[in-house]
Amino acid sequence: MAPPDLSKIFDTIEYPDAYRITYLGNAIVMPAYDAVQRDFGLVRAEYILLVCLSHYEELTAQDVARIARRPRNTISRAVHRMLKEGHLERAPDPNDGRQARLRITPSGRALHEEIATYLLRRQEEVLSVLSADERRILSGILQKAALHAATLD
Amino acid sequence: MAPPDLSKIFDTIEYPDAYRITYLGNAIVMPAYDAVQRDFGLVRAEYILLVCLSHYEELTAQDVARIARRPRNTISRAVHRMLKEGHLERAPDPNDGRQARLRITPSGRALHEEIATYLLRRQEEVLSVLSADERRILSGILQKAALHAATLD
DNA sequence: ATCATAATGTTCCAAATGGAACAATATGGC
DNA sequence: GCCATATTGTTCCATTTGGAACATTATGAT
Repeated sequence: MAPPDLSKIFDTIEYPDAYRITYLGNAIVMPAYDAVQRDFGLVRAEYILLVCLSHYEELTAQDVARIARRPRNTISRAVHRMLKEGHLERAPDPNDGRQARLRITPSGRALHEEIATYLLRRQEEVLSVLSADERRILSGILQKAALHAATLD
Repeated sequence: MAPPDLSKIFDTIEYPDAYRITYLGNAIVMPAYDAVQRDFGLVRAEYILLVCLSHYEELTAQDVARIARRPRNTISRAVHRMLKEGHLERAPDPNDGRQARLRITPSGRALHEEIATYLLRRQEEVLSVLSADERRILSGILQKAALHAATLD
């Protein structure tokens, strides 16, 4: 059988923008996450946890779940593994006995910085086809839409 | 503890475009897929199979795996379930005993059309914040980048 | 023609995943 | 203050997931 044109669907799909966005997103992050798992043994939720804590001084597990839109139990598991690895510190919240404040350690931050290069490299590989102008415009529109999405639900 | 600004990370992340793209993609498809699972009992791989077969006359399981960038075994399982549900037809390839040609049935196509409205509705919800011009420009840039991504690996 | 190599679809199995229920704590109405 | 309700983090459990190995068939080099 003749191999089909793999990209025809980009034009015929009923929701082209959503399809292209998720396709692009997967094309960027999946190979990068695979490499991270291979090279560092981190699963996705663990890496997400490090990313969040690298960009906020202090968070609760619930905060991370909300920022990353992941279920709380996967974050809970990731917290335990990253605590054991020494990439995290946890302190009970003095004002609220239910929650604990999480902070990243220098070791966790170093790990995140290394991992971030994987994502950045793959991002450039995929988006390198765009001109500088296109990149700038894309960034702005994405920012606007992502901020709007963050306000939904 | 004061609730953190959930969207600060959009600006501080090391790979802002990749982050925004995956964030947007998840914000669109995850609620839609959840609703599809709830309302139709289809898991993601099954729906992806229907989408692909709705847009190509005839595909092998391997074709679907490549178009959707999913592992072959999950597609294989989805084929069996969709065959049992009558949403698919399978015929052995006369020229190649290893592969089988898949086609969608009218029932499968009707199901896909219904599901597509979920994705389309959510796409509009998330992207409605953009102007018509922005939407047009975004579409074009996404198309260019997605086509490039499809040629990688 | 023969044999090493590759491709397809499937099964097996271990791991990741997420919904639901839970205990502990906090909040708000009265 | 008291009690119903909500929130946080965790555990339990069933399902989903994907890598690896496999049988079958095709391809290509000689």
